[in-house]
Amino acid sequence: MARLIAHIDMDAFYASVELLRYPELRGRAVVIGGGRDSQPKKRADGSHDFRSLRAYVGRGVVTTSTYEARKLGVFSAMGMMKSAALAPDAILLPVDFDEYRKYSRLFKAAVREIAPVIEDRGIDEIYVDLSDVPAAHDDAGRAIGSALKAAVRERTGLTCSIGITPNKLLSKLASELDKPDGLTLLGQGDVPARIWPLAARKVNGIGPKAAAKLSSLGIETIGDIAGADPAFLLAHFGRSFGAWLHEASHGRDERPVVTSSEPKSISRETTFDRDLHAVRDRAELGAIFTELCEQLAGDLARKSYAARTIGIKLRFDDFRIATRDLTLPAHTLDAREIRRAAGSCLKRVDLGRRLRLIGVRAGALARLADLVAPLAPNESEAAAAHEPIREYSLPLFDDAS
DNA sequence: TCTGGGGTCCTAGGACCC
DNA sequence: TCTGGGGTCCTAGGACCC
Repeated sequence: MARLIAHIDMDAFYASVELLRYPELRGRAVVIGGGRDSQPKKRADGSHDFRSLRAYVGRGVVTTSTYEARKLGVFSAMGMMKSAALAPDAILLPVDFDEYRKYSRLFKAAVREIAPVIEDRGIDEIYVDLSDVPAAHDDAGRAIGSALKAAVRERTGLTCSIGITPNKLLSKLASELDKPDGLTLLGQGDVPARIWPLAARKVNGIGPKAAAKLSSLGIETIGDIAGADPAFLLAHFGRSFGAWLHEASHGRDERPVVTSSEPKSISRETTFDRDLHAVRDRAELGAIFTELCEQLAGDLARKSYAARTIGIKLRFDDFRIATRDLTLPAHTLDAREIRRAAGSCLKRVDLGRRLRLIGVRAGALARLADLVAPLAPNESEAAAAHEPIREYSLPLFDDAS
């Protein structure tokens, strides 16, 4: 039986959740992003005193904007200062991830009751394998799509856009064709008419670099890729990516819907209000660095993981990025040990330029439950009879050094 | 008035072992 | 004396996604 896959994408998710909280903003240009001080003040009469974008100062970017703000040219990932120039009267709201996570759980639970095979793709989108949902085939895909939309709307008050096709690649493209509040069904036969006219950049996996290179070769649309000689694609993009471009342009994709996965890394990073210098701003930098390590240790503990690789990330004032990492003899979730490892990574970087961002990453993760604390010598022999075991070091809270 | 934070995956070279 | 492959781990960078 052919597969049937849905891609469900919540419409302007963060902004839409905020509109549930502030319905008086419906129909207005609203931008989510920036720092905590964009919290609206509550007036004595119960109404809210919203901040406008024009008052924003800082280095933040737009996380989401309402469709009204998008009409003014304000999109996700745009610098807030630039957005303020385009839409000074837009309302600015701070991000509230806890609230978005709550609605994320609600919408996923609503979908799960209809179709349980779900792949998480972040807070606001999922893939759903409908292949084994009763009556999903036989042209009933549209009915199931409508049922999914109705369920999401009932549980959250929010709209979503859905694409239903034979695979993830096509469904992702299809869900965008009729946004917002859309439902688009496509078969393989629809690829030439509906997919080929789209810009190559629309394909999940073709980013700004690949799109620019394609364009320089005279390839602008997905149809252009499909029309290109596979040997030409292989010659310019390598064996793996070239072959994938060819397959993708014909709407072919066999990737399964993956219902569970373990995290590979956990990280914390921060961009400074102003660029910092390793020598001149040493104290400030050191304090931030240590705090990031402590936050990372807290994240590991809260999620019950330990890491064997500790890495750092630096972004310089010219936007160049440097990374260094260090693999330890044993897993750890101890803040001071993480700080030590990160510090030794830092020593291997040329710190001549000023820094814009610093980050700390924990990789080579293992679940705490799969590890065991270091054993005292007299216990080692007894333990040797059991499963081979990896060690980790426990957090130490006994002194403040 | 440039450009956040949290992730995944891929490539590629060198070390080291068999 | 010269010359092999293959496999895994570690590290650095980069593209891409939400």
